[in-house]
Amino acid sequence: MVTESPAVTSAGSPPGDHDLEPRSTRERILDISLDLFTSQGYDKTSLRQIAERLGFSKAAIYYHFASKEEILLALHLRLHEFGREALAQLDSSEATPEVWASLLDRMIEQMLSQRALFIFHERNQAAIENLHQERHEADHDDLQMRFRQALSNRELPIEVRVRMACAIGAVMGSIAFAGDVFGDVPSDELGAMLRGAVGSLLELPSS
Amino acid sequence: MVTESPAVTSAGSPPGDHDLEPRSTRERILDISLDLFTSQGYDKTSLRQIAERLGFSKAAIYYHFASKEEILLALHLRLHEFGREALAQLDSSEATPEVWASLLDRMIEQMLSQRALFIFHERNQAAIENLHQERHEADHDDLQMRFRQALSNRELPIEVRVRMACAIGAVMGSIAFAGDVFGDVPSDELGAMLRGAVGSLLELPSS
DNA sequence: GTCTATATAGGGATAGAC
DNA sequence: GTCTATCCCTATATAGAC
Repeated sequence: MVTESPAVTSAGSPPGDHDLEPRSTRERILDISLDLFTSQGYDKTSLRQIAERLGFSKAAIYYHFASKEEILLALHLRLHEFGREALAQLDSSEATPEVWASLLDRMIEQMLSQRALFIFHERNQAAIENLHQERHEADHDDLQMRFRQALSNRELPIEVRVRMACAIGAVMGSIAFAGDVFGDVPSDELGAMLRGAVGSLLELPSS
Repeated sequence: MVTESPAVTSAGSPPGDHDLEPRSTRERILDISLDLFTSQGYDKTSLRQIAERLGFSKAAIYYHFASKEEILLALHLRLHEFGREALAQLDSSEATPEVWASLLDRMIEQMLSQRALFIFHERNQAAIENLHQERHEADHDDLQMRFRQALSNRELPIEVRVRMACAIGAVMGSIAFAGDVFGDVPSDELGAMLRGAVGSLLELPSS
C-alpha cells in the first residue's frame, strides 16, 4: 500500500487553489469522514460511503485528496493543531508535575471543545500509527510520542512519572473511554472536575 | 459484511475435537495474531501474514477458525475472562466509589499480568466494536459497556461518577497509553502506585 | 468540480487433493 | 491438519467525458 508517493503535498493541499472559499467541499469531506471514521472505524469506511453522504461520486474525492490516507492525515493534523502549544511548553521547560498540571489544564479545554476529534483519534489509533510508520514527520512532532518521551525522563522519580501518566489517562479516559456518558454535562463543569482530579493526582505528599 | 452466519460456534470451536492437545495450533494462531494485531492493527493484518509466521499456508487457518473475525473474537474473549469477576461484583452491588476502588484493585493485577492483551484491545477498539454490532452477545456481557453503564447511574452525584471515570482512565492510561514506557517497572511496584492513584481520586472530601 | 467507466490488486473464503 | 488452486468481491485509484 502506498508504494511511493513522489511528491507528497504534506498537509494535503489539492491541485488547484481552493483556499479562497471559507468552508468548501474539502472541509465537508473531512467532517463527514470524521463522523464515519469514528462510528465505523477508518478501515471499515469506504470512499464510496463518504461520497454517498456528500451527494456526489467517489471519484470526486480524489480531486481534493490524493488518497484515503490523506484524509486520515488531514484529520490527524486537525487534532494536532491543538497540541502545538502543549508541545511548545514541553520544549521550553522540563516536564515537572507543575508543568504537567498546567499543560493538562490547557488540554482539558481543548479536548472538551473538540471531543469528536479526540474520540476519533482514540478509536483509530492503529490506523493512525500506521500512518506514522509510513511517513517520517512523526518522530518528534507527534503529541503522543512527546508525552511518552516526557514520561520516560529518568530524572524524575518513577512515582512522579506514574502519577503524570495517571493524570493524562484520567483526562483522556473521561472523555474518550466514557464516550458520550458525560455528553450532557456542560463543558466548563466537566472541565472543573477534571482539573480537580488532576490536582489530586499530582499533589504528592513528598514534594 | 457477514451476511448471516447460520450456526455460529460461539467461542469458535473447530469442527474436530482438538481440546485434547494442551497448546496446539489454535493457540499459536491466537498468539501470533495478538502480536500482529497489536503492532499493525487488525485490518492491516492479512491472514497470509499470519500463516507466514505459522509456517504454513493461509487456508490452513480456516480449519481452526471460520473467519478472520473469529480470531478477533477469540482474542477478545481471552481478555474477557479477566473481566468476569469484575462483572459479578458490578452485578451484586451498586457501583459506589468503594466498590469501584476494590474492582479496580483486582483489575490492576490482571491488567499488569496481561498487558499485551489490554494494549491489543485498546489499539483495536474500532474493529472490536464492529464485532459487537454484528453479534449481539455484547449488550450486557461486555466489560466496557458495563463500565459505561455504571458511570451512567444517575443516582450517584456527577462529581463521583467523573472521579470514577478518572480512576479507570488513570489505570488504563498508565498501561495502554504509556505503552512500554513503564515496561521495566516491576508489576507489583507499578500496581502499588496505581492503587495509590486510584485512592487519591476516589477519596472525596465530601463523603 | 463532478461524473461514468474501468483498471487493478489484494484479501477473505471455498473446494478438494494429499 | 496442512497445502494448492481458485473464486469472488470489494475497495482504491485512474482516465477521460462533461
